[in-house]
Amino acid sequence: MKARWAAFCGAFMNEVTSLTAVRMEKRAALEAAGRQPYGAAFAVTGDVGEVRAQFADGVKVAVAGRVTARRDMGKSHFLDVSDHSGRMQVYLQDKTLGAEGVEIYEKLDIGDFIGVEGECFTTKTGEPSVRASRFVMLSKALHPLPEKWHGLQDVEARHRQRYLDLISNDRAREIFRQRFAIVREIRRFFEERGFLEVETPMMQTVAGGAAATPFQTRHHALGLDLFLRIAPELYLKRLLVGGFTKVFELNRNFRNEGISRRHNPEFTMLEAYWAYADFEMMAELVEDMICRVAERVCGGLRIEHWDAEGNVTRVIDLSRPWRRARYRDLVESAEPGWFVRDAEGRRARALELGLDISNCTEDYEVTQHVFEKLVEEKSVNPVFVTHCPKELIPLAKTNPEDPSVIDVFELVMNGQEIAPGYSELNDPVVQRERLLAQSGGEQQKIDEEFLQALEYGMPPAGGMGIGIDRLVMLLTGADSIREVILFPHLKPR
RNA sequence: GGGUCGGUAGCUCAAUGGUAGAGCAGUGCCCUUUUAAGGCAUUGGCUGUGGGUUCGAAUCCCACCCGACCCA
Repeated sequence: MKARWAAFCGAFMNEVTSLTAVRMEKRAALEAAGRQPYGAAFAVTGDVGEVRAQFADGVKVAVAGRVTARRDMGKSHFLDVSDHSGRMQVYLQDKTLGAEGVEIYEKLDIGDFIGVEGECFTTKTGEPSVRASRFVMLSKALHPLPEKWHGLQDVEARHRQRYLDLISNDRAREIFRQRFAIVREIRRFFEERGFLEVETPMMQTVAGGAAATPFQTRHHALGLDLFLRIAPELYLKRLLVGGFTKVFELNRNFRNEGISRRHNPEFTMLEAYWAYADFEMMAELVEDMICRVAERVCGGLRIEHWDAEGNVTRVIDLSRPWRRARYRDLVESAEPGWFVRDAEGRRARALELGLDISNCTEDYEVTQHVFEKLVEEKSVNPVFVTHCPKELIPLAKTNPEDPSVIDVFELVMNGQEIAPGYSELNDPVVQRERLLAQSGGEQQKIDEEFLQALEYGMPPAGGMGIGIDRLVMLLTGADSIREVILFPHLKPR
């Protein structure tokens, strides 16, 4: 029997088990009885959650969804019908189904999509239910669903077959619902403040605007090598040159680097530029934006992270105003005496602290390691780090009072850098020098057309960027970037 | 790349050298207001792959594959 079905089903299914074979037989039986196992349009009153919200005894409704549980009691039957918005109990009786209906019902499995028409009523245990006067098969599932109580646990399967994760794990559904609510609120926020959402090239001849390895691709007709963008920055600035005063872009960037808990090769970035503003104004803007998103999507400014056992593991307090502190002061208070030492002394101390500085050639890189390990990773509540050393950031203005630092903020919270904001460099001569220095003299890595644009004059402007995936992790308590990306990158099977 | 842990039925998990199990799902029967419905019966396994040790290996050893977590 199993071998027969394996031969018959092999072309259609990834996996043939006795369970799928049983479902294939039911599918065939439905067809033989003149019933479509895969139905057409079905007029519903609304999503399951909407029907539930409008529930009132005696009201006629039509509801559709996936059968996620089944409780048969002799000649009466209870089904749970579910979609993204919730669950609705459906009640069927053999006497209303009729002999033919009972035969169809017997071919029903957990996982199938059905449509139901009927009247709302409340059972004696108080469960809102639909007494079905009619039900139709809308889609026959050939594979069983994951276990109903524990859901799908296997991490790889949850990401590779995200649909199963969404069906069976409430937590996954909730994280993605929140993610897309966060994105929607960010767009509203910027639009209300007069920012124009724009789209700039994903494929670029020079991948600029950040220090990262790009993905390479090829335009055959033009015989041209192209790179997937690592940042939209240099194009957004061209728009400031072109006269736009407030622009933002919320879309994908690509970086050809390792994959980790915090890194996916493609990730969603928000960048915004505001003519005639500076980094202080951008800090205000970021603070406004994140607080508003938290209040509307997370129910307040206190963000709790939970472990699998339901214990609170971290509380992030977004209460305003957010702390502002100088880079140098933060390093000094985390490691007193740091700047009293000379460069040699700092290297020695870094090794004592157990830091791996083997790749650090410059003194400021050693300090940056201390900053990352002793300040950034320990900062839970938001802090705007200002007066950062100019070596770290080539695209921002030098501070007018202290030429060793630049006019930027790095927003740090949840133990990581969440958002940088700059007073954007608009002097084309200085910009060229900085880009040359950053590229190590490799002329082909410099976006000449960007520099040309700057030479026509870019207004002074504030700019900022936020990694949306990390922001969502912070706001939802997800501990891996793969929990907040629907289809994270995985090795092909 | 290094370290740690893991891979057993469709799913969630047991089984510490002696016949590979449970719950869910499935199949059959009973049951007309159930809530992880219940009762009785029952199907389902190349224990990731390949070697080795042993009278005997899911279990111990080696190599490899796949995955998770931590580190770089």
